[in-house]
Amino acid sequence: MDIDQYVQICKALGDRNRLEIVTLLTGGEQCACELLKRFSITQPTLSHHMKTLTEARLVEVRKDGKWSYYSINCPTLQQFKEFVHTLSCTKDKGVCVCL
Amino acid sequence: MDIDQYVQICKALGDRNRLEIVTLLTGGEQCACELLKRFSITQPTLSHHMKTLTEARLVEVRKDGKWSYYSINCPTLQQFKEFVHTLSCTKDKGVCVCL
DNA sequence: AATATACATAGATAGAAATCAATATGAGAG
DNA sequence: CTCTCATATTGATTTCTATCTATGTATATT
Repeated sequence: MDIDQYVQICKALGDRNRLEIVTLLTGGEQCACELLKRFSITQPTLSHHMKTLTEARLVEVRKDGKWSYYSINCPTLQQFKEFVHTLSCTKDKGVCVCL
Repeated sequence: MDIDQYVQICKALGDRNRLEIVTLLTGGEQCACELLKRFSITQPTLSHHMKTLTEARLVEVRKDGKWSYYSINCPTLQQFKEFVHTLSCTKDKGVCVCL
């Protein structure tokens, strides 16, 4: 996965509603109408958020009849978690050599 | 740390330049003028990005003479990593009970 | 076939964000 | 004290985003 996809994922998670949706989905699949009950947003707004999340490949859809079931995209989440895990924190001081 | 701070961190990381800055800083402290060399942005834009990152508490500043040294804020990064780590991926199917 | 439900898309709008040029601030160097 | 370099701030502009209402589409029920 390249850096732009990580950027896209972070952007998708950088919204209060979407981050809550994702944490909800970690508890298992949920259909759109169930999600809608939990947020103070309209149905089209939820639909838009879900599109953002699926385009970032962080979330998957399964259609069954008139329902859309959303769930976490495991491989993507896994890769993202590994990426974040690689971010370390070395504390040695730098030396500035600007002109 | 509450969810809004995680949102703020994700938002801060949801920009190509800032994500690259953060990955650069994982290699150790860097002064602003050094960072500036590596990106195709102007100095005010870099300054603005660094403000975004420090306001999200993901990055710290150390001032020394006329230089500003930026580095990763370890405790915040640690907490964020732990938060991301808790995001799991259960694959059991949901049942829709909407009306 | 007609109606209701679940969801998506289109279009509009208001607010946020990324960027730049210009300017201000502040800390050495001479 | 003045000049220069490093950085921050201001103000403007342009692009993106979150949200809504209105409408479309597909599935299921009667």
